[in-house]
Formats: sequence, structure tokens, C-alpha cells
Amino acid sequence: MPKPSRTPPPAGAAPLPSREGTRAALLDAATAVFVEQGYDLARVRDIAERAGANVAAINYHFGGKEALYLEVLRHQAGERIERYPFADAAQLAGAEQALRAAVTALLSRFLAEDQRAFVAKLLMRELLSPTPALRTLVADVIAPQFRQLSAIVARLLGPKADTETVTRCTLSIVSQCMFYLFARPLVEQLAPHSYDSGGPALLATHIAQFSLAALQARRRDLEAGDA
Amino acid sequence: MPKPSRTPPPAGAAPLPSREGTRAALLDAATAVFVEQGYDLARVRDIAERAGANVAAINYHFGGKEALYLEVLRHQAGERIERYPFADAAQLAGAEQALRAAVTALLSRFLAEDQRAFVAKLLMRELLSPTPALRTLVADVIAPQFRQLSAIVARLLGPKADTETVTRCTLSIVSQCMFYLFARPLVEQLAPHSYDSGGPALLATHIAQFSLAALQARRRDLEAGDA
DNA sequence: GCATGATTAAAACAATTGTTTTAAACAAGC
DNA sequence: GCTTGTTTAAAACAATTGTTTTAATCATGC
Repeated sequence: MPKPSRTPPPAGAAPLPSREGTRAALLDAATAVFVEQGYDLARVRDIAERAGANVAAINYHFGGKEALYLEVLRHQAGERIERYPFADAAQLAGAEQALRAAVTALLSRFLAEDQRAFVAKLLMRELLSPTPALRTLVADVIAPQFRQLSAIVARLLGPKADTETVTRCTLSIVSQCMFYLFARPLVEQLAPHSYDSGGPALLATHIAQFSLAALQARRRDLEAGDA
Repeated sequence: MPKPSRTPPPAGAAPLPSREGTRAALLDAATAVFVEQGYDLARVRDIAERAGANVAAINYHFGGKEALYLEVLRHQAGERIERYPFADAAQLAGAEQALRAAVTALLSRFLAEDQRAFVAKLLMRELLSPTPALRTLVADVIAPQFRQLSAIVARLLGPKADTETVTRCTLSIVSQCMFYLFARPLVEQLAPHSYDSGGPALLATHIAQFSLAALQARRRDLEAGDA
């Protein structure tokens, strides 16, 4: 029983990847589709089409949709592990400057329109519908960054601050930054120009200022023995 | 062609609702399932089963899954519109106390294990996959509460604070509270005892303290003409 | 050029899902 | 008791989705 003759590639489709490129094209396409749609709504046919490949290639190269998703997370995590957002920030002379730079870096990563935001966007979806991959993603990618920010916060709070206080203050900073990513539709409705040109810079300045003031006051309390 | 004989209700199933109660049972069941699963993963068969009704009842009473979802949102919004979380908080004598009470009320609502958290949980899912209903939900339920918190913030910041500053400070407070709802799996991994007994009260105290310090510092800046 | 393994593409499959169909059962009014 | 409209339940339907099957095509090595 001969197979039907294969169709030539359509004129307007994505260029066919070279043989060794199909897997990479699928990985890229899947990343984009998972970021846009989340795992549940992402369709293997969309991914294949976007990659210029056949839907059976997903099973061939990755074993299936779920394994492809895990590979996307692993791949994005690997891309990020090599670069910590605050590496240069930690070198700054003053702890205040370090915090400003860290907040700016964190917020700009969250609000980036390109692949810099992929991990964060995938994280948002994972948080709402966790898969087993979340634990690894947090441990390998998020926690190291969190620890770096905590170190800056600890410097600002001084030697009297216990670990819990440092952690809670760090979470207060992270939450302000992350909020503008996950709650974007809400913010756009409550404060419609927040994401306009120049908006994110203003937000970063505000978050840094708000948080620095809080940390300085907490430090004073701790040193006055009021805590 | 006679229909197959109808099966008697299974012994262990949900008690069958009275005739006038099926619609209400479906609405309650749907609320729970949409909160747990989100719209996309929620299955009409699960909802029907949970309500002790037949799957065709959803179409009969609501026209379909989507219309049921919209009705759930409308219904939950209506439940909330009649009660603002800070009504009694606004009566407190001091603005500081008002803020503390507001933060406590907001966080406890977000972290409630019962229906008090339904609107917030549905909002989290809407934010990640917006439907047209989000705009109405924000306008009718969230924005009024936001305005009340803003009024407290404005009192704390004093007359020199412009609207944008008030809004951004209010968002800084809301984001800290909301974070512990949407990012729960992350927080549980980074700060594992945050949700233990007594944890939420500690968090509320921390958020209020952190935010009050920041607002007081901002007020001083404004009044010193530094802003 | 042949053999072998890798890769691809189209068709088919199996399961799932929300919706529709249809008639039975129910409730209310006369 | 009959009629009428409402409500329900089981079966069927149609569409969708990820996966599997199968053979063609390709690439490499001898």
C-alpha cells in the first residue's frame, strides 16, 4: 500500500528547517507558543506549523507534547542559569545603588518584549498550574537570583536583621516587580499609562524608592531595639 | 423509539437537587470547579457530577460552558459588590490603623480557604488568560476596593501627593498582598513556613509595616519639597 | 550502488470534550 | 385526568487533540 505522494512545501509557509534544524526549530516554536498560550491551550499542530515541520516530528524528536514542554523549561532555565540578573549590580559600591540596579534589572526582565521575559512568563503560568517542573525551575533559576537580592537587602538592613526579616523584605520587593508582569491587564485598567514609553523606568524608580525607605526604617527600628 | 430506562440515582452521588435547585447547584459547582481548574481545564461533566445533575442541564439552564462561566463571574461579583473589604477599616480613627486593618483584610481575603477567596482566585486566572469579563470584574469589584485603599494612602501621603504617586503606592501595597496568593508555590519553596498557622498574620503585619514606613518617608520627601 | 538508520509526512487512530437530540418524567393549571 | 410547558437523562454527534502507524525520503558509510 503506497503512501500518498508528499506535498511540496507551500509557498508562504515557514522555510523548512535543514535536517539538523528541525529539532531546534520545534524547540523555538514551542517556547513561543507555550509562552503565549500556556501548556493547556498550546496545540502541537500550531507548534509544528510555526516550526515549518510536521506534527509527527514532535513525537519523533521529543516523545510528545509534555516532554517538549519540559525540554522548553529546561532549555530556558539553562539559558538563564549562566546569567544572573544582578551580577553587575552586586559590584556597585553602595548597597542603595545595588538595590536600585537590581530592581531595574528585575523589572526590565519581567517587562521585556523579547525572550528575556520567557522564563518569567513561563513561571507565571507554572505558578497558576504547577507541574513538577516548577520545583526545578525555582531551585535552579529563581532561587539563586532571590539569594542575590536577599544579600543586598541584608546589607541594607544591617547585622541585626534575622533571616526571616530579610526574606520577607526581599519578597516585598520581588512582589512589587512581579506584579507588573502577572497583573498587567489589571494595572492597565487601574492605571492606564503605566506601561507607556518611560513607564517602566518610572515604576522601577518608584519601587526602589518605596522599598529603600521601608528598609531604612526597618533598620532604624532594629538598631533602636524596637523590633 | 423509546428512550432507555433512566438509571436511579447512584447511592454515593451528591444528593439530587430539588427541581428549583438544579440551577443553583450547578452555579455553586461551577464556581468551585472554575476556581480549582480555571476555565480551560474545567469540564462540564465534572461540574454536572459535582452538582448532582446531568451534563445536559448546563446547556438547558445556562446555554453552555462559556455562559455558565460568565454567570459565575457575575454572581461572584454581585456577592462582593455589596461588601467592601475596608468599610469598617475606613471608620478607624487613624490613617495608620486604617491601613493596617485594610492590609489585614485584603490579605486574609486573598488567603482564605473558603469562598471569600473565590473572586480573587478567579481574578488570578482571568489575569493570565483574560476574557471580556475581566474588564467588568475589575470595574465593578476591584476598582471600588482599590479606590478605598487609595483614599487611605492619600491620607497618609498628605495633600502634596499627586494622583500618580498615590496610585503607585497603592499598587505597591496591593502587589505585596496579591503576591502571596498568586505566587504561593514559589513562596512555599523560597520561604517554606510562610503559610503555616500564624504565618498570614505575620505577613500582614510585615506588609503594613513595610508600606507604612515607605509612605511616611514619601510624605516627608513631598513636604520637604524633594519630590 | 546498496544497506542501514534517521527523519519526515500523511493518514489514521483513540480519546476527549462541549453540544445537541430526543423522549421520558415532572409540575402546574384547568 | 388531560394539556402544556419545564426539566431531566441518556445517547448520539461533531469537532478537536495528541499520538501512532506506515512508508517514503534522505544521509551516511562501505
